[in-house]
Amino acid sequence: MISSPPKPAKPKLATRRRLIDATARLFAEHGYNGLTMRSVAQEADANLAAANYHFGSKDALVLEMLSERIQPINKRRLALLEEAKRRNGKLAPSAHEIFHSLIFPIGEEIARSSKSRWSLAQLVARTFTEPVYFIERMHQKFFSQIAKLYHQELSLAFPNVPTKEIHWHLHLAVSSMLGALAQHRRLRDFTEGVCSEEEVGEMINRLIRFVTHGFVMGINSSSTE
Amino acid sequence: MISSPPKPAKPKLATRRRLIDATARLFAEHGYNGLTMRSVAQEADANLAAANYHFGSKDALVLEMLSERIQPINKRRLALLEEAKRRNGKLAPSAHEIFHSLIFPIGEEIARSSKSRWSLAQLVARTFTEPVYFIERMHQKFFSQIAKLYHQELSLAFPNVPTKEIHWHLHLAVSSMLGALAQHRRLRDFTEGVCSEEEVGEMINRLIRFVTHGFVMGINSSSTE
DNA sequence: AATCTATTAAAACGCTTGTTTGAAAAAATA
DNA sequence: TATTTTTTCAAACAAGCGTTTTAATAGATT
Repeated sequence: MISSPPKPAKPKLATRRRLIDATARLFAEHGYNGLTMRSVAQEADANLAAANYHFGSKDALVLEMLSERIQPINKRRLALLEEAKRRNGKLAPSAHEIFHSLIFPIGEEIARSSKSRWSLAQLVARTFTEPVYFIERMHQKFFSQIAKLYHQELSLAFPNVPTKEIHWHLHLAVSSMLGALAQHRRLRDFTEGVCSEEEVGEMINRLIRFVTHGFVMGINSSSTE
Repeated sequence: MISSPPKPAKPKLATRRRLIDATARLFAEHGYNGLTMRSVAQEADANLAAANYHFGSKDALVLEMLSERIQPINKRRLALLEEAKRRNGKLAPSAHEIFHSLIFPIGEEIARSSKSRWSLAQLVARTFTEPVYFIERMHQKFFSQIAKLYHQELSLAFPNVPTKEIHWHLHLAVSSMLGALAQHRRLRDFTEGVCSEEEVGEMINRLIRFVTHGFVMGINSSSTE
C-alpha cells in the first residue's frame, strides 16, 4: 500500500514568516518596548529561542519586519508619482496628485492586509512616534530621501513659492498624515460612533483632500501676505 | 557664637515636585514603558523608594504628572473660546478663532516651560500614541468632553454642514495637531536645516492656519459636491 | 527635652526581560 | 541508508523591573 506523503492538516507557514507577522501585529499594538520575545513566540506559535535563532536579536527582528512592511509602500509611492508626471507631460503634477501618490499607497496596503486591517496604519504611525533610538535612525533612512523627492516635486509645481515655505507646509502635511493614521483607531470613540474606522477608502480620500487644502491654501496665503 | 541655621546651598525643591518634573521629562522622551522608577529617582536626585512613598505606584505617579500638565491647557482653551464668543456677540466665532483657542494654549505652555522647551509638545503628543491602556483611558477622560464642546461650537459656526462632516473634519484637524506636535522635533532634519524647531510661535501659527484651511475647504467642497 | 509624625534610605523580594545553552528532532544530502 | 546540516525545544542565565520592608533620620508638637 502506497501512502501519500503525510501533510500537516494546517500547513504551517515557515517559522520565520510567522515570527515577522506576529512581530508586526504586536509592534503595532504595543510599541517596541511593549513587545516581548515571549509574546512574539506565543503569537507566532513558535519556540522562544526561535526568534533569536532566525534573527539574532529583538532589534534585528523588528528592523527586518519594518523594512519588509515599509519598502513596498515607498516603491508604490514612486510609481504613482512617476505615473502622474507621465500623465501631465511637460506640466507639473497638481498638489492633489502629488499628495495622492504619497498617501494612497498606505490605504492600498491597509486594504490588502485583510486580517486586522488597521494594524498597518498603527504600525506606520508607530515608527514615527517610537522613542527607541534605532527605530528613529532607520526610519530617517527610509524616509529622508523620499521627503527630499517630494520637496523637489512640489517646488516644480509651485515655482514662485520660497523653498522654506514648501518645507514648512510639506512638514505639516506629512505630520497630518501620520497623526491621522495614528489616531484613526480612535475615530469611533472621538466621534461618538458617528464615523466608523471600517471606511478605509473614505478616510484616505478625506485625508488626501485635507492635507492638499492645508498645503495649497497655506502656500497661497503666505505668498500673498 | 550664634550660627545661622544651616541652609543647603541649593535649596532643593520638595521631593514630590522633583519627582513629577523628572517623570514629565522622561515620559516625553521614552514613553511609559521606557520610563523606569529607577530612572525617575536618579533624574530627580531622590531615593528609589521615594516615588512609591509619595505616589503609591508608577501608574499613579504618571497619572498625577499628566493631570497636572494637561488640565491647565484645557482650562485655557475654554477661556479663549469663551473670549471669542463674547467678542463676536450673537455671531458664532470663525473657524480660525475656534482652532486658535484649541491649539494656541499648547504653544503658550511650550513657551512657558523654558527648560527643554519642546518636551511638553512631545509629552502631549505621547499621551495620544501611548499604547498603555490606562493612559488611553485617562486621555479619553480628559479629552472626550472638550472634543464634544468643539464639535458643538463648529456646528454653530457651520449650521448647514451635516454632523458627520463636522465630525470627520474635526477628527482630521485634531489628528493633524497631534501629528505636528509629535513630529516637530524632527522638523530640522526633515527640512534639511531650512526650518528650525526654535521658532515656537511660528510653528503654532502655521499649524492653526493649516488645520483651519483643511477644515473649512474640506467642509465646503464636500457640501457642494 | 521628650514624643510623635513624616520623610529618607538601603536592601531585598518576586517577577519579567532578552539571550544563551546543549540536546533532541527534522530535513537535507550523500 | 548513513551522514551531515538545519531547525526546534526546554531549561537556565544574568540583568532590570516595580514594589515592599525595615531601620534611620529629620521636623514638628507637646
